[in-house]
Amino acid sequence: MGRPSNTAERRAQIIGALVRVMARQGYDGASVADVAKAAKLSPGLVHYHFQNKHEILLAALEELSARHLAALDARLSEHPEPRAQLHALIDFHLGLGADADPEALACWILLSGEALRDGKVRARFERSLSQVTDRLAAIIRAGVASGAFACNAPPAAASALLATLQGYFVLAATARPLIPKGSAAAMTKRMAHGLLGGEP
Amino acid sequence: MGRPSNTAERRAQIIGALVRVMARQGYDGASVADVAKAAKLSPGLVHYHFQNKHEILLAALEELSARHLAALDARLSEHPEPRAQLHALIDFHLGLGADADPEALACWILLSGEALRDGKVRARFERSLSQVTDRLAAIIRAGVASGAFACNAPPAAASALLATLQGYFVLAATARPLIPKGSAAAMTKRMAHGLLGGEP
Amino acid sequence: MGRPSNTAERRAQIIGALVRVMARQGYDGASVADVAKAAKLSPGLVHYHFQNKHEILLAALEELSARHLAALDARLSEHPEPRAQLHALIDFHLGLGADADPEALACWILLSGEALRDGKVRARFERSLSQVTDRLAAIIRAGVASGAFACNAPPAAASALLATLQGYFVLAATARPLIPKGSAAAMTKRMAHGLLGGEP
Amino acid sequence: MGRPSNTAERRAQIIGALVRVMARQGYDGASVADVAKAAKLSPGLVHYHFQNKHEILLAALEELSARHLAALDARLSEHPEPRAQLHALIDFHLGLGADADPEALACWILLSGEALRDGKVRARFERSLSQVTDRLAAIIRAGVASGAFACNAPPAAASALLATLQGYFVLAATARPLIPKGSAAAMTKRMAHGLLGGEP
DNA sequence: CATGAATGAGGGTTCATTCAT
DNA sequence: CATGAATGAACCCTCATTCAT
Repeated sequence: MGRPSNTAERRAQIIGALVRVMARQGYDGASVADVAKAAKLSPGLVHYHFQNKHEILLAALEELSARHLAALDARLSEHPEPRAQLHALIDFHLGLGADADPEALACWILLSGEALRDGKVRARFERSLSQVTDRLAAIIRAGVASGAFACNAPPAAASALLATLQGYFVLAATARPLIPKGSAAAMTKRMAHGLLGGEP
Repeated sequence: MGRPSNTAERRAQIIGALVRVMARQGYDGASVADVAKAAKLSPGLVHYHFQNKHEILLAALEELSARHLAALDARLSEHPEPRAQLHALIDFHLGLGADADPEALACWILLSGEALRDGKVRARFERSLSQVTDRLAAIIRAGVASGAFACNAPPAAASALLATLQGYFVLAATARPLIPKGSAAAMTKRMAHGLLGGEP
Repeated sequence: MGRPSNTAERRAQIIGALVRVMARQGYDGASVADVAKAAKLSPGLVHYHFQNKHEILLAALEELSARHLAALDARLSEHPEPRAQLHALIDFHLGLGADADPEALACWILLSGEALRDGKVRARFERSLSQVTDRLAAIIRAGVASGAFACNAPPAAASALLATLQGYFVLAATARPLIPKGSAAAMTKRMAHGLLGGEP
Repeated sequence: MGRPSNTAERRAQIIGALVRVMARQGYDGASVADVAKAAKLSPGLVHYHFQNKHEILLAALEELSARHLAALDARLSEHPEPRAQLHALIDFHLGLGADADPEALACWILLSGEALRDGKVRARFERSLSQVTDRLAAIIRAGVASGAFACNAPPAAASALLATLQGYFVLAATARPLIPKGSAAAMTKRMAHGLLGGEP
C-alpha cells in the first residue's frame, strides 16, 4: 500500500518555516528557497505540497488563526464570569504571552499588510478578527445580562477593544519603547471599564 | 546658466507615485518601473533623484508623517481646552478624515510591516508615533492640571489611546465590516473617559 | 532518486564560455547573458552554478592556471638536464604552442588587468606566476649544482625570465608585428644565457 | 571675440581624471560621471570636449605615450655611447622611476587589455611600443657599428628587450613580490649582454 | 514522495549620451 | 562653454515555478 502519507507533517513544516522566515524578511523577502531551507526540505518539494507560494501564506494564516483561537478559548473556559473572562481575554493578548511568540506577532502585522491587496488573505484575516469580536461581544452580552456591564452596542464595544488589542500588537512589534512596561493590559482594562461601566 | 534644479518637485512626484502604487501593490510589489510610470517619469530618472528604492520609502514615510502631524497640530490649535483637544485628536484620526486618504492609510499599515525588518523605517515610524503620544500626553497632563482629567500615568494612557487609534486604522483598512458605522470615534472617547476620568 | 548532479560539467561549460566571450569582449564586456548563450545555457542557470559573475572569472583563472601548469610540468618531465629543461620551458611558452590557444592568451592579458583592482584575482594570478618562477628557480639551482649554470641569485633570474615570457605574451597578443617571426624563443634563450652563463 | 578657448586645458583635465579613475576601477569601471567628478567638471562637459568615452581613452593613450617617449628621449640624449644609452633606457623603465607613476603603469596594463579588442587602441598601443623598439634598434645598430655590440638581428633583439620591460611592468603591477627588490634593471642588463655580447 | 537542475521573466540599478537652459 | 536633468537600454542577479530523474 505504499508508504504512509506524510503530507500533513510536511505542510506543517513548511508553514512553520514560512512564519519563521517571513518574520525576519517579510513575505516577498521570503523566497521559496529560503523557506525550503528553513524547513530542511528541497525547493521542489515545497511546490509538491503547495500549489504556490501564496497558498503557503494562506495556510499559515489559517494555522496562526486557529492556534490563537484555540488557545484563547481554552483560557476563556477557565473563567465563568463575564468580567473575569474579559480580563482573561485582555491578559491573554497583552500579558506576557504577547512576547512568547514574536514571530507570530510579526507575521500578524505582515498579514495585515498582505490583506490590503489580496482578497483571500483579507477575507481570512477579517474572519480571524471577527472570531475575536464574536467572543468579546458574547462576553459583553453575558455581562449585560448579568448586570455586570452596561452597554447598548456590544458589537461596537467589541470592535473598539479589538482595535486596542491590534494596535498594541503593532506598537509592541514596531515601537515597543512607546509602551510603558507592563501598562498595556492594565490600561486596556480601564478602557474597557469606560466602555462597559460596572466596577473596574 | 544650466538647467534650474527641479529636484524637490521631482522627488515629491516620485514620493506621491510610490504612495499610490504601494497602496495597491505593497512595497515589494511596487517596482521602480511602476513608480516611474505612475510619476510619468522615465525609470532612470527615479534613480537620479533617489539613491535607491528604499530611500523613496523613507522619504515617503517622512512626508506622510510630517503632513499628518502638521494637520493634527492645526486641528489641535483650534481648541484651547484639554478635553476638547482630546476629542479633536480622536476625531481627527477616526472621523471622516480617515477615509479621506485611503492610500496614506494603506501605506501606513504597510510601513508598520516594513518597520519590522528595517531599522531606519522602524526608527522613523516610531518617531512619528511618538510625536502623537507626545501630543496626547501633553493634553492629558494639561487636563490633569486643570482638573479635567485624573491620571497618574499620562504616558501609559497616551500609549493606550495611540494603540486604539492605530488598531482602528488596521481594522478600517483590512476588516472594515467589523467596525459598526461611525462607532470608532465615539467608542474611543468612551474608552478615553475610562482612562482619564472626569465627565465623558 | 532526484537528478544526478552535473554541476562540474556545467561549471566547465560556463568557464569555457566565459573564456571565449571574454577573449573577444573583455571581462566587463562579457555579459552573463552572452556567456550563457555561448555556453548554450539559460541565463538563470549560470547563477545557479556560480554565485556571481566574479566567481566565474576566478574559476576561469584557476582553470587556466592549472591547465597551464600541468602541461608545463608534463613538458619538463621529458627532459632531465637543467639546460634542456630551461629550453623546454621557453619553447613551451614561446614556441608555436603560444598561438595554439589565443583565447587563453587574451584572457591572461585581461586577467592581469583585473588583478590590478581585485585582490582575489591578484592573489591567484600572482600564485600562478610564482608557480612558474618556482619551476624556473628550481631548474636554475639544479643547473648551478651541476655546473651547467652560473647564477648567484636564482629568484632574480627566474623573475627576469618570467618577465620576458609575460612580456612576449603581451606583445604577441597586442603588437605581433613587433616580434620578428620566430624570434621569441631564440632571443629568450640568448638572454637566459646572458643571465646564467655556461654554453648557449 | 568671445572668451578664449580652454579646450586644451579641459581635455588635459579630463584625460588626467580618466587615468586616475581608471587606475583604480578599470576602463569599464570608470564611469563618465566618475571621471567628470575626478576632473571637477560636470558630466555634460565631458561630452562637449570628447565625442564619447572611447575618445578619452585614445587621448589618454596618446598622452601617456607621448609623455613617456619625450622623457625617454630626454634621458637618452644625456648619453652619447650606445652601451650607456642602453643602460639608460633600461634604468629609465625599470629604475625607481617605474614606481614614480603607478597610475600610468596601471593604465598601461589596462590599455594592453583594451588593445585586444579595439583596433584603434591596438594600433596606437602598437605604435607606442614600436617607438621604443625603434630607439632600441637604433642603439643596437649604433653599438654594432661602433663594435660595442654584436648582433645580427637588431629588431629581434630590440623586441626581446621590449618584452622584458613590458613583462616587468606587468609583474611590478600585479605580482610585485615575485621581483627581488632592485633586481629588475640589473637582470635586464645582463640579459641584454647575453643578447648583444661585448662587455657587460 | 523527493530531488535539484533548469527556465525565463522581471527585479533594482547603472550609465553613456543627449539636450534644454 | 557649461550645467545637470533626462533618457532608455542593458546589466547582474533573484526567484517562483516546472520537470526529468
